[in-house]
Amino acid sequence: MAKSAFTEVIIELIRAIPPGTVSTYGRIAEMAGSPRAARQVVRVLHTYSETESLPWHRVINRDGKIALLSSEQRNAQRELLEKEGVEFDTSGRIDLDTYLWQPDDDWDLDNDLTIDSICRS
DNA sequence: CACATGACGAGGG
DNA sequence: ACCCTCGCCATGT
Repeated sequence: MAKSAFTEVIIELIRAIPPGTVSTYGRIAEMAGSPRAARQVVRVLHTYSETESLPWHRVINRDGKIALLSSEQRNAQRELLEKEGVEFDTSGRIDLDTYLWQPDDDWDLDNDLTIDSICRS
């Protein structure tokens, strides 16, 4: 099936999260233009993490916690983040004030998409 | 068209 | 801060 524009935008936003930073499901949904569609971000991660090589580990929940279900997966995600320099507190939380991705003022999704499509062609 | 899905989020106790 | 309930919504079937 063809990906919807909405799905494409979510994919690009996840791709844009720089190493060593994180974002949240709700934040990505908001940036994609649908503030209450956090669960769609979950769906995209489920569906495209592998096929689109997404940095899935950089997406956490609004509490700054890893949201995966199994402990094996949680450990894997934590290791990937720690490898990028992201720190966890004693209760396994990430300080969002420190690590939440804050796009630069000149960061622009359309421009990013353009650059990406140029590289792809 | 009806219904299920889901790594969520806000709010209240 | 933790726990629970309920609302959410693009997609797939």
